[in-house]
This record gives sequence, C-alpha cells and structure tokens, in this order.
Amino acid sequence: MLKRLYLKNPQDTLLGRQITTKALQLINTIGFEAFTFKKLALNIKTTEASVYRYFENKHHMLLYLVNQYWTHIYNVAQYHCQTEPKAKNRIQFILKLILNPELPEHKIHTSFDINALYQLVLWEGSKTYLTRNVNQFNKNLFFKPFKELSLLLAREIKIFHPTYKFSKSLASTLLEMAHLQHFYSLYLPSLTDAKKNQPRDVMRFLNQLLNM
Amino acid sequence: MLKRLYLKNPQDTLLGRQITTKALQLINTIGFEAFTFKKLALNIKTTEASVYRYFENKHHMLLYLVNQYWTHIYNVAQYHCQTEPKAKNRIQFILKLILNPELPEHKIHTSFDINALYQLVLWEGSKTYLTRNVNQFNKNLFFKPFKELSLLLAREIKIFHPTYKFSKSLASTLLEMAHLQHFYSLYLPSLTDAKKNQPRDVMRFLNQLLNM
DNA sequence: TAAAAATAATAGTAATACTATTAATAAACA
DNA sequence: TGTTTATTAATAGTATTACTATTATTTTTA
Repeated sequence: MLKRLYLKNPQDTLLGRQITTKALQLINTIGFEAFTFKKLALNIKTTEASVYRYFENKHHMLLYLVNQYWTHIYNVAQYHCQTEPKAKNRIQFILKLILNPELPEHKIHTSFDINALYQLVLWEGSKTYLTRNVNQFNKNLFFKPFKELSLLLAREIKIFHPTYKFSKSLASTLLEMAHLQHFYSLYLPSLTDAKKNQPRDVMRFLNQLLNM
Repeated sequence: MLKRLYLKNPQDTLLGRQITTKALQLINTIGFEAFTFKKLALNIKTTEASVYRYFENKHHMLLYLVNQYWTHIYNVAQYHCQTEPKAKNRIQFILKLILNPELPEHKIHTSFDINALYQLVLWEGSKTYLTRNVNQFNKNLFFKPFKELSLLLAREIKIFHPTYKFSKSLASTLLEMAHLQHFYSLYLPSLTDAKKNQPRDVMRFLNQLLNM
C-alpha cells in the first residue's frame, strides 16, 4: 500500500545523483511549471526514459527533493534539541534554522546543496500539497518530514507555554511564515515589514507571534 | 505598459460569462493543473480558440478569478469599515469575512458564486504568485486587490495597536493563515488545532495571534 | 564464460498549449 | 434597406509535454 517517492533510489547510482542534483538546479532556475524531464535529460546528456526509471513523474520528484530538505532540517533540529536544556533556546534554534539553514552551526552532512533546497522550498514547497492528490500523498506519508518537524516545534511551544491552546497551529504558522514573509520581502514588499534579505526582520516578527 | 488580465472582458458577452462561470466550477472540480481550455470548451460547447480570445492563458484566467474574490472581499470590508466606529470590531469583521465570506451580513452583489471563489482561493490562490512571472505580474498590478485588503487590515491593526511594529506582516499572516489552517484541518490535520470545518477554531487561533 | 538481471536508449502516442487562418455574425452607416 | 466593416467564433493546424512499450546494452552472478 505504502508507496515510495522514487521508483529506484537515485542516491544508489551516479546517474541518479546527477538527476536529482541537476533537477534541483533546473527547477530553481526555470520554475517547476516550466521544468520537464526532457529538459533535465538534455542537461545531463541522458534520455527522458532514463529519468522516468527513477521517478514516476515530476511531482514525485519535487516531493522527493522537498522531503530531503525537511528531513535535513528535522535532523539538525532534533540533534540540537537533545543537548539544549532550555525550551526557549530550542525554539529559537529551530526558528534560526528555518530562516538560515546554511549557517555553520547548523551543518550536518547532506549530499544536497541546502541553500538550493531552501530556494526550492521557498518557491515550490506549497505546490507539494496544493493538489487533488493530497489525501493519497498523505496516506503514503509523503508529508511526514514536514509534519514531524512541525510537531517537534509544537511540543517545544507547549513546553514553553503549557497553557497555550494552539501549539500545532502556531508551529505550522511559524514554519510557513518564515518562508512566506521572506518571499514577500523579495517580491511583494507591501505585504511585509521585513526588509529584503533581512532574515532578522522575519525573526523579530516570528518572535512577536510567539510573545517572546 | 499596464496589462489587463483578459484580452476581452468576459463580463461583456454571454459566452464570456459562461467561460468564467464554468472555469471556476471546473478548476474547483479537477484542480488547476488538470484544467485546460480544451476541457473547458467541451464543457460549454464552444472551442478552445474562443476561450483564447478572452484570456491569454490559464494562469491569467486564474488570476482573474482570484482577483474577483479579493475585490469582492475588499469591497465588503471597506463598506463595513466606514460605518463601524471601533477598530477592534472592524478587525473582527474582516476576520469573520475571510473565514465565512458567504454569511448573510456579508452579502453584496457579485455575479460570481462566492463559495466557489473561496474554494478556488483556498486551493489555488498561492499559485498566482508562486511563479517566475511574479515581478512582471506585480508591475501589471495583478496582485492589487489582495495587497489592498492586506493594507486595509494592516491599517486597522495599527489603529488598534499603535505601537505594534509588524502590522503589515501580521495582516498578510492572518489572511494567509485563515485559509491555510482551514486547508490543514481538512487534509493535514496534524498541522493544526482546528477541527474539520470549524472556522470558529481558526478564528480563535487568529485572535490569539492578534492578542485579542 | 554464459545466462540472467539490471539499466538505458529508441521510438513511439495521446494530450496540452498554443497560433494562423478562415468563416460566420453583428454593427455601423450610406 | 442593403452594403461595408468590425467583431466574434470555428477550423485546422504545430511544437511541446508527459508519458509508455520495446529493444539494445551493460553489469552481475552462477
């Protein structure tokens, strides 16, 4: 019943790794709608059919890449939370992490370019669940990495504010808004108080939402 | 320089009105990605080429419909704000409006089905700006209705909390989250504290964000 | 080394996203 | 009123997309 996001694990072969690496670059360059397996294949001098041996379609590929991102963020967050004794600091760490995933103190090994994955999630992340397949994808646990991170943050919020009634909603709001306020600051500045490329501005806003 | 969202105003002809009405239904049924002008044309027994005489492409058509929604909401909000003396009540009215746009007290004439437009914005709204054309679209004022509503709400927040530093970010957050928390409650319930189809739950959360 | 298995490329197809051209209809005006 | 003009709609295309079935090649392993 439970399906994987790939037909064949792209990390197992050289071609597979080229496919995912170049797909990330190409989607970031031209956008997910304009991205096709044909263009990807031309870029790495293979064929469309070979790409199809790894991924059923481009939506699955997008979810695979987005999940690489959230899994990485979750792992870094989880690792840090184990050693940090104060809930307040744990929350601050997670917020800093989702705003600046490439900072030195956040580094844990991944084969992917974290900044590129951040860009991908910023632009294309919502498209993973804004589809009529959302229920089927959810059953297959395709959103597990994001949901686990959100629940981790919700638990920390609950520890910090035990009487607070909306920890899950607040956690997902913080995760979504970290990206969206950044996006607004770049492209729709009248929708935000954050200055262009000032994650600290977004941080201040998120902290205000947390009453911290 | 400034472009319109349509090539020919669909409200001016019977065929145009059929096109927009059926497009709204069809996108809501099958989703924007699966929606094509061909399918639309078959549905109203016209031809693809005729639809192209009204809209340059389906993305423009989506923006046209989404803007019908935000324009309507803005008008209702604006109208009510003129007569309501208390800023707190004006904010509450706007929040109720975006959560329940079809309530009797919100009714103002539109030729569109407001519930259908709400569904459309819930599922497809973000896709209007998550595109590489965002700057060009923004220059053409394609996001004006949403931005004006957000600024209206930001002004009311500023009146209510004159020292508050993030009124624009908070306004856009409330508008986005009203929809997203509802979506989560329906399809990804672990990301929210709101129960399925309980706009009051979302309302309580948004009020908490406002400290009201 | 030969057979089996895994991988990749070739060569398609149906559907999509348009466009150029022609036909039909309605409006303007002489 | 009849003719011209402008508007609107339909026909018939094309290049691209999103796949799939089949064949060829390479790698593994018995």
